[in-house]
Amino acid sequence: MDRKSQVTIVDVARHARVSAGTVSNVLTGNRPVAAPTRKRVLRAVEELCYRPNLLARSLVNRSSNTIGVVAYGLEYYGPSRTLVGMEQQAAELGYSLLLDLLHRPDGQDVDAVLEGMLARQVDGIIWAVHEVGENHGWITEARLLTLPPMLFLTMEPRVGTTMVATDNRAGARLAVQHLIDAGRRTIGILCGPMAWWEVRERLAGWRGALDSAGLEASSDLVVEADWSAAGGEAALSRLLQRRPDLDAIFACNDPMALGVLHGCHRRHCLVPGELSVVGFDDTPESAFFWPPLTTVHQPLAELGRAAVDQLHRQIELRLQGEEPEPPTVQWLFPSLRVRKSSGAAL
Amino acid sequence: MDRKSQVTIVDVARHARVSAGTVSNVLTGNRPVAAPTRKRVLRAVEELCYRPNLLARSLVNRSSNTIGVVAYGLEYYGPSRTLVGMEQQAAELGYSLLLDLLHRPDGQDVDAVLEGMLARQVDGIIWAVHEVGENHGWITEARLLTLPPMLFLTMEPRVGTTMVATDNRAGARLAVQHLIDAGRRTIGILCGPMAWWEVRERLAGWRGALDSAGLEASSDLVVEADWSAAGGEAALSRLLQRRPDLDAIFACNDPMALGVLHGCHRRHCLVPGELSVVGFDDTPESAFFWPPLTTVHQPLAELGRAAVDQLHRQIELRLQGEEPEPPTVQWLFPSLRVRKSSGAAL
DNA sequence: AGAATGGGTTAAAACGTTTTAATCGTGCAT
DNA sequence: ATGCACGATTAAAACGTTTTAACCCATTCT
Repeated sequence: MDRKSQVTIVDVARHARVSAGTVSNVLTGNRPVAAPTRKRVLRAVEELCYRPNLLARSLVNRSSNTIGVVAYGLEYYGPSRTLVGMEQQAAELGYSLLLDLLHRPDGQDVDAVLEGMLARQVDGIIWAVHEVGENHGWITEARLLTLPPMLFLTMEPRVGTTMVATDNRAGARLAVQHLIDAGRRTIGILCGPMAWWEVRERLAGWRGALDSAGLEASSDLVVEADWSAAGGEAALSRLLQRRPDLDAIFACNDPMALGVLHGCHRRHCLVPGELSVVGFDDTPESAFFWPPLTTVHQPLAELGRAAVDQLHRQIELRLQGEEPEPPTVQWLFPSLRVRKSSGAAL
Repeated sequence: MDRKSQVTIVDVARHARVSAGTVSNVLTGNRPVAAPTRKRVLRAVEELCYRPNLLARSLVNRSSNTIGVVAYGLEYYGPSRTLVGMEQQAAELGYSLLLDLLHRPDGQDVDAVLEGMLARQVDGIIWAVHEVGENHGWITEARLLTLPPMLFLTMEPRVGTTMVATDNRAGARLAVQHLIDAGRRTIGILCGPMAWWEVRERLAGWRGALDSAGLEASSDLVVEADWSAAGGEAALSRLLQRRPDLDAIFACNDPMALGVLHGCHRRHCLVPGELSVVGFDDTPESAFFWPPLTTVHQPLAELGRAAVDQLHRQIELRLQGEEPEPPTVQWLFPSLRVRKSSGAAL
């Protein structure tokens, strides 16, 4: 029963009194077929409930219409949002997504993951793992030659790779400039782990804005935490101890900003009266923190869509045997959502 | 170049002076092969960097080692967490995940999605779409017979289907009982959209706890919102207008609970002094709301892992041609995280 | 009339595996 | 010696597609 259940293209062919090749042609549209026979074939397909086996098709086509996605931290807001964007665009373009997660950003398992994707004949791979420490060390031009088209998300641009990322530096500048404009003068930054490239970028944006304004950007004002609200609150304590004159703080993500708000409530420090707070990410909840959080918005779904778009272009090119277009870097721009916590007029 | 790049099993065979079948045998371990030849084969594999083509293998095996996941709302906390759990367990068991998202819970596109998964020859499907309205109407015993093993998440148990879900009713009871124990007497519930099965379950739990305690559970105390913080805040207004005597509220998710907290701040209503608040989900940030939110914790990663475990069992059984085990329903149990917002002693 | 064109169709050869059935030695019991 | 079981190996047949090259049969062009 189970053996028989699969109805194949030759069943359809027989039923329509036609060859398998012809059925293929009407289904794929690869070659013209006369109207009456097409009609016969289509009816046979209908009657037998035929559904082409994509594995077999991929085998001969050498193309699986599948994109491999290697991600990390899918349980967090940014990555999951981005994945949704990828899936939408992929669906639109007729690709399926094969998902693999790294369980730590500093994965030793990248080789195994890549092997798996290759074995499954994905047409291309989106590497959606944040750059932290040396975890992108495996990316060399030589290695890339052995791989299908790759697209990288959110890493330090490297020669020979194409990537899509939001401009973290610009985002941080936006946030800090906003604080400056609101009259703040002693502006601290609450970083995520410095091993993360994005953190260093945001730090650079913070410094850039302060430098341009002639304000202090000493390491005194920099404090590091682990992305969590708890870490953020603890870091706030350290920072205030060092600099009681602090009048604003830019946190590198919303949870840490929430930790700051929490700490402020605890010590009865008024936000934004005594301390302005700005976050990064614009999680949906941030508008309902108390006070509502001013934060930097990233176009995450866009990011995902852009990623599969780019990759798709590369795949098409390779499929047609043409020269790949030169690696590109595409930057998406963040924007600022101004709310109460920064003490600016709304 | 690209054409030649794929090194096949017969290349290995030739290089090891052996037949393709033998190479297959040493690689899959399906049949014994003498030690010396095995050694030769393995060296050839090594030297040629051979990597078996899983598509071809799947074609003949009639099994792709792939699980299809159909999900909705991946951008929210619950679903993404659950997906992470699925991926972990799947990786452990040697399965890959093929991901498809519905863009609306009341999908008309279920047929297309199922077709796609079938065409790609997945070994089984996890249906991770919340039950809302009639969107599960397509599930009939007849239809299921035409499909590979299926596992459903979070829906009203149906005859003939196996599913895994958290016991929402129990979770709600936990929350409400806690409020009762803390001395509250007029306990409202802030529901998500009533079309959702989970919401109706939580509502039933709320009612059950109140009934057992002999407290009022009138529809006066029930208010509905759209899962969002904004909706939660608006619903709070409606509820307080109806019942100024309200002294506690159970919100069906954390964002709505956050909306309640926000509304309370706005109207200078003290939490938990005048109003106790409990949420549902235990999002990581909820511990840093102000005040920290008492909330119901669901074992989401567990849920995902249990789902692929169950499905895996079904797949194995069908593969061995045995009778499928009778459909089962597996309940996971939530627990309460007590924090300040409920006004209980910590 | 014969050659050339060209659209429609097909049989057969891929694609890269696994599995089946047959083959081949080799040692063991008869 | 003959026959037999047995373990290791192999050639060939799947698996379900697409594509190539050949074929047919009408037209159309010299």
